[in-house]
Amino acid sequence: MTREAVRPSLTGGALTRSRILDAAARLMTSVGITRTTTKEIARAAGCSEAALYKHFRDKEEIFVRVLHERAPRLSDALAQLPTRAGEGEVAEHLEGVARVAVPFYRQSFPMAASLFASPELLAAHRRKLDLDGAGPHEATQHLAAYLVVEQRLGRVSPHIDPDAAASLLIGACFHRAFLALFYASDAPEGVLKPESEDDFAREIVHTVLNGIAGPGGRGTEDRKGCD
Amino acid sequence: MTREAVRPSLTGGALTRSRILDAAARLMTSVGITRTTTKEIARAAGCSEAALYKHFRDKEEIFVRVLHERAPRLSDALAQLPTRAGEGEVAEHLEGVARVAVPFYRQSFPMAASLFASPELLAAHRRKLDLDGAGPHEATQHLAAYLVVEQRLGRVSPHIDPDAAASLLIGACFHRAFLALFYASDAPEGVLKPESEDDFAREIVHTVLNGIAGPGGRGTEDRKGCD
DNA sequence: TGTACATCAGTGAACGCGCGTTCACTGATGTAC
DNA sequence: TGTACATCAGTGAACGCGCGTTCACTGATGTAC
Repeated sequence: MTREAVRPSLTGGALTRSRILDAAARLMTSVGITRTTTKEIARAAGCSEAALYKHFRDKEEIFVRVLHERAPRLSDALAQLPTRAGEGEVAEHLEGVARVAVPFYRQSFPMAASLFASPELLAAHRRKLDLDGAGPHEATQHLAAYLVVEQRLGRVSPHIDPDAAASLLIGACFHRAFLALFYASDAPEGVLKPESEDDFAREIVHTVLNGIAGPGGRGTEDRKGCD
Repeated sequence: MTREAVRPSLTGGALTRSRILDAAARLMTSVGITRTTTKEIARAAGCSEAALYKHFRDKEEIFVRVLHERAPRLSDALAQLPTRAGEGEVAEHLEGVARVAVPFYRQSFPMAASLFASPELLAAHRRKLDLDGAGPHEATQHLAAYLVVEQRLGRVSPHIDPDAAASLLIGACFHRAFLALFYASDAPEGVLKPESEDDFAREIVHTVLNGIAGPGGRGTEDRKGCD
């Protein structure tokens, strides 16, 4: 969470408020929402517990604000993707998506998991997201929108459903992030098959581009001659 | 959770123990681990709080046993998949996987999320899983093993990585289950694109089989003439 | 068969701790005249 | 410029509630002789 770096523009009270949110976000992702108590938040933020209540109505509002103001956004990076259609190679754009998505999901998964630990928090967060039409579906939608444009340009097969292709790619990244977190550092060998994120990105993109149906799939060794 | 149905073979104490685990599992998936208190577990199980401690050392052991004895298993269904290679159509097998995997993940996601709410629970659960080599990676591995056999039979392209293909399919199911839970009943329109699970299964399998690279992809309208 | 004792699932009531929250207060900064 | 007051971020200490856990006990079942 690089955002907790210096915020020189914040004065007095706003700075403490910001430190509280940073501390809460850090605790939620590291020790889980169960262990994220007011005492721990205050300690990590370097203020008294009472100070929390100068800036937030109650503990739940802290969590809601963390989710709203500190949860990383993937869609910001993907929103501009459709405008890049036609440039370079399709494969390169898709690999770029995978390389951004996996770390993103790895980072936000614990916070998302916290949502399911208390349904009223999930409801509150969803209400906030609904207001500006945001949410975890955006990533897939932006990617699908990009594929639609590439379809029009004839660089992507007209026979496939862009939503399905986007689901496959985003889903694989989401799932990989989950596995990486679940097994933390000590994964049994062979669990995260391509160990490098770059190899993972290349392989899933290659597979989704060329399809697995046999025999004699069009898969070329260099993924450049697809068109 | 159909397993909480009558267990006529259980006598006396074992029956109460079983009801405690059922109650805890139901609460964990419905109201989240935060709200799953000893009082609520006892109430739902129809016994006193003190009775919990006749069967379990402490509350955490209840959670650990729930995860171990009540968490649904996907790999049981997928383990036999490799032996079915060569029968019927590849597409039908893959669609079957998707139709099983999505409800499975929808059911187990809240319980998995509970794990991330308290890291010591995650650690305890992983230790248990490691003993018999189980874990969430099994699904992908079984599916990949199946694809390897089909590759040998020439019914799947030799140019693709079975692990990548399995990641794509399982990941898409995993992600879809997450979205379905996140948006509960009231999803914004167009978020869960194919609303029916069958359509979803068909579309992702069609896409992963034929690939999205254009132009003039080999995608046929009926996915039977692939070989 | 009857009696004395052991075992054990289960209970109601209590305990103490840690949690979220509130209270009365302080000290710094701003502002009116 | 000095004085009196208002505002407000922040504090230390306390409060009360709900949680997980333990206690002394009960009543049913099993068993030895």
